[in-house]
Parts: sequence; C-alpha cells; structure tokens
Amino acid sequence: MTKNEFIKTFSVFRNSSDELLKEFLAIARHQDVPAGKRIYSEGDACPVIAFVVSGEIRVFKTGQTGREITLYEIGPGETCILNASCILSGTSYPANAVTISDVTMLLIPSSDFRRLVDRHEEMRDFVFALLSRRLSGVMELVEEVAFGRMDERLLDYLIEKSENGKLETTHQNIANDLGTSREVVSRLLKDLERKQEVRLSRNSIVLLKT
Amino acid sequence: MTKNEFIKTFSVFRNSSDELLKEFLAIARHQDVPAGKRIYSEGDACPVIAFVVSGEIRVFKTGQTGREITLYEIGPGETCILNASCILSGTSYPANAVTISDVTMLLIPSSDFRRLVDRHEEMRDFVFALLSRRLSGVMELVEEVAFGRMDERLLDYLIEKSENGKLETTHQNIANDLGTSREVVSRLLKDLERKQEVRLSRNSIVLLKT
DNA sequence: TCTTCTCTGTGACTAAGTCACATACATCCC
DNA sequence: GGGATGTATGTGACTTAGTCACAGAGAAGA
Repeated sequence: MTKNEFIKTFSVFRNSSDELLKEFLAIARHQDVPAGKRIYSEGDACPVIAFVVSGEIRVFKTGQTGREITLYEIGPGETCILNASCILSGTSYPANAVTISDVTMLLIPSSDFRRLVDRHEEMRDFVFALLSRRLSGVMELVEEVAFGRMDERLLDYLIEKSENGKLETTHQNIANDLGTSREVVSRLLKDLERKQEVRLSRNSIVLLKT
Repeated sequence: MTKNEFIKTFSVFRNSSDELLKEFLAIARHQDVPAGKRIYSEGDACPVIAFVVSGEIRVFKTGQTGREITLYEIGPGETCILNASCILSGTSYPANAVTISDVTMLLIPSSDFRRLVDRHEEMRDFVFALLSRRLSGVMELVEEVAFGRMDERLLDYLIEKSENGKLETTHQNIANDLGTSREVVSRLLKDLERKQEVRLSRNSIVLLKT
C-alpha cells in the first residue's frame, strides 16, 4: 500500500511526518478477511493490531443464554481499539469480533505498535481519540440498554441502518445487535406493520413513514 | 504533597524519573471535596484532570425517568479517566460524577496534563491502562445489564458491597447503582428475607448465609 | 406527643424475555 | 410441477422487570 492510499483512508495522518508513515507502512502486513469470519473471541491475547482499510467489523458481547449485543462497529480509517487497549495495558480481549462484510486490513505486531505510540504524537492522538470515543459510545449504550424502551430502540435502529428506507436482514440479526431476542423483534415489527409504519417480508423491512 | 506521599498512593509512579514527579507536583493543586458533591455533569467541559488521593467518586448515567446507573467508581491512586479522555480527544464529559465520601484530589490543568502525557512514557502507560480497564469494565456492565437477572445482580452487589456481612444504605441507593427502580430492589430484598438470606431494617441489610 | 420527613411494602398494570410450537418462504432435487 | 429440507417469521402462555399509586413504619425535632 502506498503512502497516498493510506492517507486517503486514515486521513488523521495526512499531515504526519514521512518518518511515521514510512515506518508504519514498512511494518504493516496486508490481510483480506471474508465476511462472517470470527476475528477475536473473549479472552484471546492480542498479538497484532488491525487497522481497517475497507469493510466493517462488529464487536459484541454474548450472554449465557446465547443472546448477543453489539458494542460498536469498526469501519474504514479506524483501528480495532480493543487491540490497542489490550496491547497497551497487557490484558486479554474482553469481547468478540466478527467481520460483517469483506474486510481489508493492515496488521501491526503489538511490539511495533507500542513503539509507534511511544515515538509519535500523531499515533498517540489517534489512539486516545478512538479509545475515548469508544468509551463514550459504550457508556451511551449502557444508558440505552438500562433505560431505553425496546420499541424506540428498534425504531432508531431501523432508521439508522436502512438505506433508502429499506433494510435487508433477519429479525435474528436485529435482535443480536440490540441485545434482545428474536421473538421480541418479530412482535415489535409486527406492531409497526399494523400501524402502517413498515412493510415486512422475508429478509426485508421497508420503512413507510420515512 | 511530598514525592513520597504521592508515590505511596500512586504506586505506578514509584520508579518514575524525578523529573516527572517534580513537574507533576509543582503543577498539581490540592483540593478537598466533601461527600455528596456533584463534580461533573454530562456535557461539561474538562478544564482540569483529577487524581484521587483519598475517598471515592461515583460515575453514573441518568435516564429521562430519573433512574440512575453507576458506570464505575474511582478510588485512591486512580484518575478520573473521563477527564483524560475529554482532554486528549477534545470532547465534553459524557457522564455524571459525584463524591460518595470526602475526597482529596490533585488537580492538573488540561494543557499541562497533555504535556505530561506527551513527554513521559510512565504517564502514558498509566492513562492507557486505566482507560482500557474502564472500557473493559463498562463493556462488562453492558453484558450484565443486557443479559443478567436482577435478583442475581442484586445478590452479587450485596456480597461485593457488604463489610462483615453488613451493608448500611437505602434501597434507593442500591437501585441507583444497579440501574433499576427502588420498588424492584425492595421486592427482591423482601424475597431474600423470606428465604432467610438477609435481615432487613431501615438503612441496613445483614447477610445471613454469608 | 405531635409533626414532618424519609424509607419501605405492596397491589395492579405494562413492557420485555422465554418457551413451545405453528406457519410461511426459498431452494434444491426429482 | 411437487416434494423435501432448511431457514425465517408469527403467536400464545408464562415469567421477570419496571411503573404508578398509595399505605404504613421509623427517625428526629419541636
């Protein structure tokens, strides 16, 4: 990957020293991962840190009952900050991660990453900013889960995830993102359909009231 | 505060350079805050960062209905990492904080803190470690809230918070920590009393089955 | 003792999650 | 086309959690 390609995706580094960019790109190993592949599981060690060039990764927790909840998603120009967190604090991975589309990423071994963070202010700023954004985000999620109504959370979710008022996914997938069960999602969606707010069919939800 | 007093509480800095310690202590402003005082509210800016020398601070979120949930507590030798997070990423405070006992802390203006982090590896390590511990902790909390049963969460809470099998607090305070309502706590405690697992009286809960 | 304030108890109702099972849709094979 | 199979969705009955309204108990001061 060239310097220019890198900067295009990781725009925070656009004004960074040539030294940092050269070092980074010399170390980085390019990797492609197909959609639906588990990247990390809870308790894993973190030998490398991943910088996502394209595609999306879902980070989630699992309950004993098998229910799941999405903590956040990682997109292009971001890094799997939990890797950073593990590496810099020497702990193991506290959640699960899976690719939700084909993903291209740059891998940096943890020892090299540590050195980059120590040497380069831009790298530190990047990591701090992302780490604190995640912390805020997960705190926000606690608030939603603890106090929010499921029907409202579902509606917000539909609006956020839909493209042109349409969403192609299963009720189970929605439940896994929201941390509830498939039945609850099915029932709430049916209520919305009765209120003429959505049209349902297999693998598809169409928003009517925009 | 002398260097030795500081190191006693913030033991991670015990092997740090004299330079860092001197600089830190020259900048730090000592402050005492009585119990029950609001330190930050959601949306506040962070002009300073607080290093807690003694006492405890509770960090929590509030819902529209007035319910609260504790995200974590800050004790001696820790810093209010959300301050750090705000300062280093330039955002505002995403939660509320209140002293739960008399607190003594050292305040560092944000610009000075930024400089300390840039210059000293030990300070970076300290901040990263705490930040990632908090992130893990809050993720754990999401899991508990999303999937845990309230009776089990309550029991865990009682065991964790009790001293010599005794706990002096109100049902409302417990509810505020767990993110539920006072009635739910009262009912579940009554159930535990009927099962001979606790003895209840005003402002006090005694664990019987240790 | 009376008043006032805080804390706790409880019934009735709504929201959310679980369990069990029925039904619908899609795909592949013949 | 017509089955067979697998995945996705619908729904009733039940349990757990949260809300609302209000009753009653304990503490503390006048």
